[in-house]
Amino acid sequence: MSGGDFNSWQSVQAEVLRRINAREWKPGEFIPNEAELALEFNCARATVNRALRALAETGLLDRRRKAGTRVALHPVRKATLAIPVIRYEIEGKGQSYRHTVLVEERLVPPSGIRARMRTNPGVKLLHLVTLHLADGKPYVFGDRWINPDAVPGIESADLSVQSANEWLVANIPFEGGDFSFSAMTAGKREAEILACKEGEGLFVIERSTWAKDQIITSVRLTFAPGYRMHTEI
Amino acid sequence: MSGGDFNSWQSVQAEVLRRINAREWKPGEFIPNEAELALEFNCARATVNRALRALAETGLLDRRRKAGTRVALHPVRKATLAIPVIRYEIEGKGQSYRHTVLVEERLVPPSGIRARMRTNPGVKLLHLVTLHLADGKPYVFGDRWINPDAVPGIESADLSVQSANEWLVANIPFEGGDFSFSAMTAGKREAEILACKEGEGLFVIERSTWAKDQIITSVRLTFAPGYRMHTEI
DNA sequence: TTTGACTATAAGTATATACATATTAATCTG
DNA sequence: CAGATTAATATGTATATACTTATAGTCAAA
Repeated sequence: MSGGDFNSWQSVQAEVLRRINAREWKPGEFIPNEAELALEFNCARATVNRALRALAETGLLDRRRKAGTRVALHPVRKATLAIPVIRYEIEGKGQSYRHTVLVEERLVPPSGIRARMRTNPGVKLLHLVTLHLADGKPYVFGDRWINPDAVPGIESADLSVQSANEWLVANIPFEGGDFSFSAMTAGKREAEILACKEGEGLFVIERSTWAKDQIITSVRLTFAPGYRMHTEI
Repeated sequence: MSGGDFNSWQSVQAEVLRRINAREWKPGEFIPNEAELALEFNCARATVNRALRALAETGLLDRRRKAGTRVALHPVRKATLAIPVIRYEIEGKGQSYRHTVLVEERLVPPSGIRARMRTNPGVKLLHLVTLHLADGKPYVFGDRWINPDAVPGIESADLSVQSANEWLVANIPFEGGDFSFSAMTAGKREAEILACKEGEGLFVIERSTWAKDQIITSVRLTFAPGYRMHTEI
């Protein structure tokens, strides 16, 4: 079984991919271990490791110590999508960016928000509603809640100059977040703010950002009709 | 400059992250090169390389040969989202899965589709409209075009047993795809198929899949109201 | 001033070796 | 036989070393 010389991890990866696609290694099946493959491919085990690790990261292989490596049963393809920072997104299209703060208040949040932010009852949060405009036209509006305890310095920031989004990205390190994407039907309020018709379908992103076991901020972005989020594998 | 002992790539990564977050290394700035960091951290260059490479993959660092490594100016966070295979998604929620083929025909596509599929004028494509049901209720419907030239064997497949989606995933290797996510307003047709009201906002995924410079298939998935796609960083 | 060749540099990668760690499988107990 | 112990094993990782490759920067020729 001398399978020729594979002297780069990319070539090893390509060969492994070929075998998976050609069904020489079928979904659910174990593939030979790293040492065996290294022997067959006439390369170092580290090279095989690099190739297989990369494939495992894309979800095509399942690897476990001692157990071995198998072809994923349901190869869930993973797409990486870039989280838009509104201003760069707009300016990247060559349009002018502007934003206005519609609401800025400190108050005890409704229970749904409180649950999502995991704050104690009675704690006041910063609430902001901001409209972002591209070439003067409504592009998206954000309904945002910020936990001031997790964000020192937010009180003294002028959020009408730099949007809350940008200020947070620039000043508060965060560890992770979770996102959901959905659609909603424009009601009276959305139609008014985004200058669209009531009853239009709108694209919505909800995002919570956390660090050190605290929710920093939770925002709901409602986009004007026609918005598309794009990505490729 | 002896920065203590960092003897795992994770610890090196953590320290680099800390310095970025603490603004010791500011956005846009070059950080010391791998050799210097290895010396400071008292570890091998390969270990530093591993740590920095991982951070570059998440978009937090920009690396270029000869130039060096710098902290990303606009740290575009990347989320990886799993592309749903409808049936597994539904069954994963403990609901029953069923699908019905509403339309199956071979015809010359409208110009918009033809452009997206990059086929020659006059070439017939396979057109399928499929409704997927969860616990008997409409969940999503797919309007799909398949390039038979790129998909040998599709003619002989019974797509009422195994959905086109599953059949393609199982039988045709693909190299990549591109996705777009958006919202639409339910018209008469969508309302009828999905058993919802006209004028409701619906979540839409459009996807083209390619391999070997050919577009294999292009599909538009329109989800019933209430659908959410979720991911985390 | 532009173009093109050259060079030094930093990341990228391959390899042998050694050890760590998770986890399965086998074995030993009570 | 159940449960604890131990051995075996595949992946995971660290290291020194050596070589490759892309490219920023420099300097000279056109």
